Amino acid sequence: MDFNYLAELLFPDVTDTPEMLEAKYPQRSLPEGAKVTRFAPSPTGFVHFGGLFPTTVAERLAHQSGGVLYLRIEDTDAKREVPGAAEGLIKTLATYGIAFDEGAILGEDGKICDRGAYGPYKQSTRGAIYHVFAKKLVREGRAYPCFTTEEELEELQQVNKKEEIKNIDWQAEAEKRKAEMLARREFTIEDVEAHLKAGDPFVLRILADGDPEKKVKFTDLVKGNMEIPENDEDFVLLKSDGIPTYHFAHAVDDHLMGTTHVIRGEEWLPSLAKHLQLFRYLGFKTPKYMHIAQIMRLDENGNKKKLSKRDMGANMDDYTGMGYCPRAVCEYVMTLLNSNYEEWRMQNPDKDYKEFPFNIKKMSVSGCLFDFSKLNDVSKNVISRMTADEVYDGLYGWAAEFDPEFAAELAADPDYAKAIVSIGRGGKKPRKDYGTWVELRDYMKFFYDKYFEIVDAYPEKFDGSVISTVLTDFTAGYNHADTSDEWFTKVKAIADKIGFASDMKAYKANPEAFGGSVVDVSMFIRVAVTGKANAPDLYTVMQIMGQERTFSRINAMLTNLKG
RNA sequence: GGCCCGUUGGUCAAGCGGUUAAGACACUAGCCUCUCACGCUGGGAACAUGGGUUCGAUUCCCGUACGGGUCACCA
Repeated sequence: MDFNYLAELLFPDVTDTPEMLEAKYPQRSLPEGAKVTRFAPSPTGFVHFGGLFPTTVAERLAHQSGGVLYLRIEDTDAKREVPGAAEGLIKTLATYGIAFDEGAILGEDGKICDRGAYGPYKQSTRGAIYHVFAKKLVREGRAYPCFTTEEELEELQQVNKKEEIKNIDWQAEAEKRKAEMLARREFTIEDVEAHLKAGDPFVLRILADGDPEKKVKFTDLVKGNMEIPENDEDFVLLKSDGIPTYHFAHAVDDHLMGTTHVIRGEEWLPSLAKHLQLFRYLGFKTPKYMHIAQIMRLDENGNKKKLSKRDMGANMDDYTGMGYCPRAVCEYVMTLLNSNYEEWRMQNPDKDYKEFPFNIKKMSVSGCLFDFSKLNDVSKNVISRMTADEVYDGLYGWAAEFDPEFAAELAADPDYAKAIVSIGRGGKKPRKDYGTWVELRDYMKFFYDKYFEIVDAYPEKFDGSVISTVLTDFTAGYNHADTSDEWFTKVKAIADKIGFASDMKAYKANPEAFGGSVVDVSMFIRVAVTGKANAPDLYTVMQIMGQERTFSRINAMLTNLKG
């Protein structure tokens, strides 16, 4: 067969050559060892936790090595495209520390535009480029047109992906497909001319030369050495609309754009043989590959499942609503990504996580379960290391969007809020009371009269009159200028007066001798002032609240007890 | 079902032929303490399984089981 003629028949308008493209997109001049990585999403939705994962690796690897991180939009499937998704992707990625040097970026007007010399970066606008290489493959007899329609294919295959595929006869199916494939390869130039004349659409298929009995040796930077069967499937290169499939676009783009490291989820491993074959056909140097293990979740039966977009914690945009600060999420991602990250963090509590020497060798080969309690712990640590101002800003930012009423309370007196948030902050052993802004809001609510309520009741064993006595005595002796010690001395004096132990050691030695202890006395006051049996240091709380608010609450409790 | 990847405590994981098998989270006991939180000291809890190789296997090889992924004109 005259492949040159076939190529002209199929792509009469393509006049550029691969050489011209190679010249247009020359090799990048980058320092030794610099890595070029990319994030290549299809704009079909939000950023997924499982997507942030490899992207963080790409970002670290590129920027740590003085390389380039770029964004390429893989919008080759118009049917699935969601308007505005690409813009959203860029924005949420930015909040999680992923800044692109090149590629599709958000312009001043909020619209996607290109930056960089290796564009365009939207695959839908790169049709002409793919066709140049498609023509080359046809000319070399490594790709051929297939006029079988999608409908015909579906009928033949009988495998409806939407339905339960449990009961199909895989062996028969495989044989049938093999036969089909061979049949597709049998055509003449005349057939093609006739179809073309009739205006029939076609897809371009690769002419696979692999033998699945033979294995290709391959080294994945994460998974290590492996052997995969050669590809013998004539997969589609160009869809009938002339747009490439992922496989073809991947090979052409990553080559032309100079990607050195392809970082993607391990679900791509099964199609790796196709990609290797394609790079070989095209005469491209294969990039290094890193296939990253999946993030899992536990299903109802206790089995691990790939974290999918419906799952709790999957959508990165949800984390803001849940009150997590992006830094905490990044920290958590890093702990999952590099097993020595936590150790480094303990030794370098104040450094930016981007100073951590990210190491491919420290990446996990197996998938891990998404763990909210670990995220929470990480988040508590992150927040505990913030300054009061940072905490306030984070909280306010969250509240402004998700709890405007609370935001208004905060804004009415920022200094008050900052004082609250300062409790136990700073020093070697800061408190870790909250891991999210939601938790912080609930934690500090009692400071605000608007939200104040008595949550914990007094134990029944204590008589109301005893409590009343304590409260009245307390207010009677209260001096807002007292030091913490002076304050507590007075509390202990009240305990002694009513026959409660002020010395805890004495109380523990002989509890029967007392009606209670200073613990109980404090609790009487604490519940009245905070509404809760558990709260941060009472003296500090009162100092922040001020005498007026403290007294009004105690007095309210007093009248309550009488009634 | 074919192919590919994986399997160390409940979770994340160190380990690279000889270890009392780290550490973190969670759980838990106690200490500290006016409660809580922090912190400190402890505790329970693991190498999926059967064969090899070896003086010796969690570590190397093969099988089995289990889990995951994938088998599109989706990425």
